[in-house]
Amino acid sequence: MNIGSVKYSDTEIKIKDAAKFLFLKKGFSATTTREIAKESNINLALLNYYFTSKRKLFEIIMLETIYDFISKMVEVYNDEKTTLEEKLKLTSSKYIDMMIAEPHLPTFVVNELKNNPSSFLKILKGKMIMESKLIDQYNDGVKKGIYKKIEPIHFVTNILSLIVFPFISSPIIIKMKKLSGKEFNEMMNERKKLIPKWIIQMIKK
Amino acid sequence: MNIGSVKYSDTEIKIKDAAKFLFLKKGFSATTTREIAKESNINLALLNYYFTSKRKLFEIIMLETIYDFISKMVEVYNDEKTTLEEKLKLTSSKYIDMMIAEPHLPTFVVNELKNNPSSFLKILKGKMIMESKLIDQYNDGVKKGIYKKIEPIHFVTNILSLIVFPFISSPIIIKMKKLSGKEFNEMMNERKKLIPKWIIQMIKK
DNA sequence: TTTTTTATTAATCATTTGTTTAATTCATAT
DNA sequence: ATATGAATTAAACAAATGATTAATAAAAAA
Repeated sequence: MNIGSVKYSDTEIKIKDAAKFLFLKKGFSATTTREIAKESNINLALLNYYFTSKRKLFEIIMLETIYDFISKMVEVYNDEKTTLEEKLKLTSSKYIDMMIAEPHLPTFVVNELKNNPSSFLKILKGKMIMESKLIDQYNDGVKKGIYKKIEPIHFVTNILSLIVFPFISSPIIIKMKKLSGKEFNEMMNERKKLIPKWIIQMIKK
Repeated sequence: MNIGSVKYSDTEIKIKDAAKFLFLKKGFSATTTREIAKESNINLALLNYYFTSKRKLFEIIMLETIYDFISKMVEVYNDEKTTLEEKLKLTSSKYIDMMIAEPHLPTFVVNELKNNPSSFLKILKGKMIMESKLIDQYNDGVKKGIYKKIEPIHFVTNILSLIVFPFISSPIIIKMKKLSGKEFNEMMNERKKLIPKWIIQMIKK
């Protein structure tokens, strides 16, 4: 989705789609401008005509992609109407669906955040996770004596770890258990229900 | 460490060390042969003289690195003398130390496994995780009614997720909590003790 | 010491790659 | 219909890059 309200022409969209596909799959350095041109059926020069440089094009795609990725989490975590347990279920479900649809997404995000953490900072500004409703609800649970007291950052880290890491390490899992791609996805779908339970068990007294 | 018993000359070691440093940090495509030559203080031509090509050099380093990474897990998981809980503590401790020392390691491993899963297959052969002592001990616990019955693959996946993912996503965590690098490492050190507890809570009835 | 093999170097090659140019086509407004 | 600006194209450029060559230095063998 666009950040701000930039409107792109058909050609620009073709270029962006092809570039996103290739950047997610192979990363910045391994993707060539000629590949992008071929994949999007446009003339090579149009890439620079519309986006100035490969690097600029990459940054637009990276920002949009990471924005989507983070937003999905922030929206759920700040919902006033849902309980903590519902938030866990929603996050698991949404993220697992998203990553089944786009398996290269999580690896791309973590790679690019590692190379370019500053642009991520801008995005996250105002989109606080550590001051979200989820954290409030967890802290309330601690006060009421329902939940164990651990640093909220560990709590958030654990949720993300259990949801995202299996996709990043899918080749390891597939090899260990000799799974097909389909079976791997089934396993991930199982986790939608399991992860919220595990998280609750981890924090419950 | 070497796979098999290949002995390398001083020059070869200098090249390999520099190449490993750069490949871990920047990946294959973003690293140039001239950078490797400069970093290791050798003449550019020596890279091809000793290792034939950049790709060949990369594959040697990738195999050795992944071998080390997997071995560390397999050794602990197959130890006959330790209990399940001790295995959890040992794995957490060893891996967290390893990744504090080499922060680029986990991202490199997951990236390269994604790009090149076949060479990983050779390494893992005979180094079974799903038939390890750890899994036996977990299954025993299930039979005795101490542990909940879940697919062992979820059990193993969760351990790895909680240990490794925080390092892969360190920029996110650092930004969310406004941590310094030192504070991040302290947080990871805390997890050495916490992760085994969390895992036990997740499986205990 | 002399010869032969191995290691190292500077220079060069052939491609690839990001980007630009100048010409041409297309669409739109006058 | 004509003029103007935007969109598209083929060709070319310049720099970077992986790899090789041919000459030299160093080490080992004779």
